Amino acid sequence: MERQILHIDVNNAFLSWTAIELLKKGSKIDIRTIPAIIGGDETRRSGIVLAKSMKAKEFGIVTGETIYSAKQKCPSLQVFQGTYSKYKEYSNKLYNLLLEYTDKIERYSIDECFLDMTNYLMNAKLIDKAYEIKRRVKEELGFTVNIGVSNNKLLAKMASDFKKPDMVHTLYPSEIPSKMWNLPVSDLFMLGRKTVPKLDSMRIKTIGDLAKTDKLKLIKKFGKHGSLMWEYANGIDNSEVNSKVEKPKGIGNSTTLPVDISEIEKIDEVVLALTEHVAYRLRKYGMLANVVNVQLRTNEFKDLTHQSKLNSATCSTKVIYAKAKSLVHEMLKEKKQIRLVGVRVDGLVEKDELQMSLFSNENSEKLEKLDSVLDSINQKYGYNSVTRAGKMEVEKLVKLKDSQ
DNA sequence: TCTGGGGTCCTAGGACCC
DNA sequence: TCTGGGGTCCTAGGACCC
Repeated sequence: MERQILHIDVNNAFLSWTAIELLKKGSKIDIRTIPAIIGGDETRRSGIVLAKSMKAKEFGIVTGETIYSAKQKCPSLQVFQGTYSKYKEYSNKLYNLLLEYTDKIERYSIDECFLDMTNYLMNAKLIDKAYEIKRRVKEELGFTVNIGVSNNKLLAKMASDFKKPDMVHTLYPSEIPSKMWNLPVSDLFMLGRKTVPKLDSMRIKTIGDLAKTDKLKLIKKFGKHGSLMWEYANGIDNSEVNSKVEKPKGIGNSTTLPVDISEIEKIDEVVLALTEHVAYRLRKYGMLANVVNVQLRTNEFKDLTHQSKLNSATCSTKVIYAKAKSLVHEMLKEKKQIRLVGVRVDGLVEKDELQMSLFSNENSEKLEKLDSVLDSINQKYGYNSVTRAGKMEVEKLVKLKDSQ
C-alpha cells in the first residue's frame, strides 16, 4: 500500500515566532509585514541572516548572508535577535497539535516535521487533512506553514518548498515531470553549493536533466552521493518516517572569538570553557564519549580538525579537557591567528551499557563526583553559575551562545 | 562591524594484522 | 628476502542539512 506522507514546514520560523513574541509584548508592528530579519551579533562577528521576512526576501536577501550585505540591499532593514528557548516552545506547540493526527511524526528540525498518515486517514483524503492542519496551526498557534503532500518523504519535502507562504502543494510521482523536472538542480534536496557547479559542467542544469542522466555515470563521478542524487531526481525515497527520539552520536560546542587570537594560553581557556559545556551536556544525556575532537578556524577561514580516541569512554570534564588541550597544542606548533574554537565529543555510548568496572578506579570516581556536584549546582542556579579557576577571564572574552 | 553554530554521513589514506 | 591482497581501525577533511 502506498504511504501517505506530509511534510510540515514553518514559514520563516524564527522570524514568525519572534513576530508573535513582539506582538505579545505590545509591539505595534508585525515584523512579518516589513523588511526584517533575525540575525546574529555583528559585534561578536556572528552577523549573518538566520531568517528573513517575505518583504526582506523581495530585496534579494538570503539566509546565511552577512547582515552587512543584507543592509546594503535594504538600508531600512530591521534586525532582531532570536531566542532559541522561545523557538523550542513554539516547536513543541506545533508538535503537540500534529500529534492529534498521527503519532508517526519525525521531528526533522526545530521547524520541520514529517507525518506518516498511512494508517490514520480512515476515509479522509490526505490533502484535506493537510488543509485542515494548515488552517488550525494558523488559527490556534498564530503562524503559517507550508505543507507538502506525497507518497514519500523526499517528494513531500520538495513539495513544501514550492510557493510560499501558507500553502499546501502535492507532488505525487505522476506529477514529477511537470512539477519537479523543470526546476534547477540546486533546488533538489542534498544538492549543495559544491555539487551544483560540477553538474553544470556536465551540462546537467535541471532536476529533469539529472533524472535522465545515466545512474552509473553519476556513481562513477560522485560515489554514493551520485546514486542518491539520481534517485532523488527520480522521486525515489524509501526511508521511513522515524518517530523515535534518537540519542545523539556526537555533542559539540564552538564559538567565534570576538577577535582573532594566537596565544595558546588564551586558546586553552576557551577550550576549557567549551569542554565544560560539552561535558555537562554529555552527562545530562547519561552518555560517555570515546573520541575527542577539536576544531580551529584560522583568520583566513581555513578549518583544521584533530581528533583522538580515548583509552576508555568518559564524561569527565578533566579527562576530555586534557585530551582537547593536547590536540590543540599539536595543531598550534606553528603560530596561527585563530578565529573560531570548537570542542566536540564523538563515539557516544550510553553509560549503563558500559561495564561499570571502567569507573571502579578511585580517580575516576572522584572526578565523577566533582563533576556531578558542579552539575547539580549548575542545574539549580543555571549554567555557568559555577566556574573553575582560569575560566573567569574567558567568560569575559567568550560568552557562550544559545545553541541552535 | 564580511562570512554562526549544531549536527550527520562519507571518503581517502595510513597503520597494522594475517 | 625487493614488493600481494584483504580486512579493520583510526584520523583529517569535506559535503550537506537546518
